[in-house]
Amino acid sequence: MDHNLGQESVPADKSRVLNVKPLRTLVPVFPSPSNPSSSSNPQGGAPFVAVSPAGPFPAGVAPFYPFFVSPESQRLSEQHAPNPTPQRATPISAAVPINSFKTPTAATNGDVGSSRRKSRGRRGQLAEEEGYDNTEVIDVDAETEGGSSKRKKRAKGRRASAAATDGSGVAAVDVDLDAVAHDILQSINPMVFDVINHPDGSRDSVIYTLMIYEVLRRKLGQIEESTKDLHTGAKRPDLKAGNVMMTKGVRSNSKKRIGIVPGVEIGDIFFFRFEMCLVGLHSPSMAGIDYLTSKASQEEEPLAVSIVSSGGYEDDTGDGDVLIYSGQGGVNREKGASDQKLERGNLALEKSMHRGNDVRVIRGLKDVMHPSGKVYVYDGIYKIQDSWVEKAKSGFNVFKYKLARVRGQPEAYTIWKSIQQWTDKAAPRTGVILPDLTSGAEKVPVCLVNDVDNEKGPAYFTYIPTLKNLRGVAPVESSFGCSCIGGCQPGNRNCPCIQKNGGYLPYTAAGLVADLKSVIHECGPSCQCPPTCRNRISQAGLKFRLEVFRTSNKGWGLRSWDAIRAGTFICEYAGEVIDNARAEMLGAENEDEYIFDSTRIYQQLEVFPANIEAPKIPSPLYITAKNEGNVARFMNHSCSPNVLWRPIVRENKNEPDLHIAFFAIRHIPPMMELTYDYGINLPLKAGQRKKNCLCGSVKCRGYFC
DNA sequence: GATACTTCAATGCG
DNA sequence: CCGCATTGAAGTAT
Repeated sequence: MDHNLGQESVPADKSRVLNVKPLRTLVPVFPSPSNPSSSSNPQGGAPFVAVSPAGPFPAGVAPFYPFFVSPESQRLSEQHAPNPTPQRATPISAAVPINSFKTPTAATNGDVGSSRRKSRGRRGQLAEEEGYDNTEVIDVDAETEGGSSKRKKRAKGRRASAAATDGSGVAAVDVDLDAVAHDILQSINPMVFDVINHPDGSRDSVIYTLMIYEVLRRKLGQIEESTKDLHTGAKRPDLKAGNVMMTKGVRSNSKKRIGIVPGVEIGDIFFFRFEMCLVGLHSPSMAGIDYLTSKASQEEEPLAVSIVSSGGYEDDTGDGDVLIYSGQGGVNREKGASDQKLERGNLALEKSMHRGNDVRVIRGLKDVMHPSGKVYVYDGIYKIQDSWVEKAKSGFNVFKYKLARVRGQPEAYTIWKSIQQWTDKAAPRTGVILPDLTSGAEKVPVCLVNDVDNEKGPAYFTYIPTLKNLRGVAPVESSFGCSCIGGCQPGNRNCPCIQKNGGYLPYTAAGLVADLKSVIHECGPSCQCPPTCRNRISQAGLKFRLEVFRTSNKGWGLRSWDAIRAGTFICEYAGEVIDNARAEMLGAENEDEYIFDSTRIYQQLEVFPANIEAPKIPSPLYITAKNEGNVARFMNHSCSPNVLWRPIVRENKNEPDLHIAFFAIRHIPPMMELTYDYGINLPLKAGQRKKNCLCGSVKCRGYFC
């Protein structure tokens, strides 16, 4: 019956289409071990507990993100937490059997390879015991160990071959991208797979999944662009990385579900469709409507679960709480335009409207920092209020669906709209104390804002955009730089700067760090390449419209009006370089809150054990930003940071040229506070006090130094 | 189960 | 800067 309906062209008589069975009890359409009734959910949505331990958020307050939950962190916070934050039940422990989260014992230190193998075996066993779908168990060797169902993709053979383009007679180099991907997956902390490999996602699993995807994507892109030759056509590292993740099962929430997706928070942003696919937010790789088929939903009707509105059709984005969404179809690349039909996604939306189902909405926007790309904003749960058919500009029938945002959810898309208004001067930014605290020292203004209390501003300091007084730093190896007149080009094996970075440019074409290795070698004063060279990213100054703002309990903090992609350079740590003795003295007396100390111990990037230790810096570096500094001096500490630092060495003949650069660890939505891990100074210096940490993260160590 | 089809991508070129 | 062709991969439909 439905089948027949689906075959019809757009009916003039809509009542026929809408002849839907009466609303029945909403049976969960996804497997859930518990809580089969959704009646307790005030929003009438899926019977999943709210994901965020901190929620619900009051209107107008952006959710606080870094709620990592992992066995490891649980343990840590239980042991240390001197300023106990209220212990909240985590969604994980509530939703799944405890024994599925046995903490890996041998896995966290020592030989990565052997612990991996052990861990993998244990996981396979675990999966059987728990009755999990074994195909979801992450096994990085899945392909090579011979899954016959994978042969189709395998046969394509991802291989980038590099001919010697520089005439130096170097033989062609073959790089097997699958092998590269495999190596990267092998280098991941096995604990991470234990978190990811679970039917229900968590904040951790989502963040880990996205982090791994980014590393894969950037690395594959870096290799491919440096080995370009016979390869024609579009390079799509986003698809390659995504496909690897899919085939290896490195993904979260692989079971499609209606309503909230555990671990994905409203306001989360994405830069590729595949990212949303991998975390279970929106599974089609291209299509705009995601839906459960009648078979999958165990119902007689398909039901919509999520939509992406990003300009592919003539949508009306409404006032921020309403969206007029166009149905799919009616466009065929060969046959041209036609009437849309009530089938597939359109049918699912129609049914969902009558059921009153939750529909997730993702809004795609042009990324102002990279106009060629898009940014996708997860805007939470909407309900379909109305549907109709209208004539599009093409003259053919198009389905339209009116969706209204469910009230009481954290702000997401409306933040973007507000910022746009500030940009257009259509509305003023409230609470501005200073329009530009850099006094023009940066290319973009950095405003000082307080809409929290009566503080008029931070203590006086002089704004300087970069490091000064480099005495105190031991000279680094002298270097004569490169002679890449038009800028260093990927694949140029003769460029000494590229050689110092292991044969690749350290930055992608989009300007992201391709790799999280410990030291980045940039071109410098002794290079002949222009300032626009891709290997001078940290020298271009601020790009983001940052603001220094008053936090509720941590003094002043730093955040950005612009979304920041994972891997993007944000700023350096400017200030005055001091020697160890002076740093010790100032630090010991807790006189200087603005010391950067490269020797502190950091817990960086637990996903990649090789990068956990502090970066290998050529020589210790101590910077004070108390009297002179830049925006970095306002970045607060967090035990679950969204920013990290890396040392950068710039090619310079005689002078030391070492800088501290901050990069985004993950995508950071606008107006979210930027934080990094200050690290721990051990042993404590005489007289030095630990400072209570107020980061609020589940992984909070309780203090920093 | 294999295969075809659909699809609000993402790139790079002109 | 934008229009266009090109290449693509998951999931659904057949």
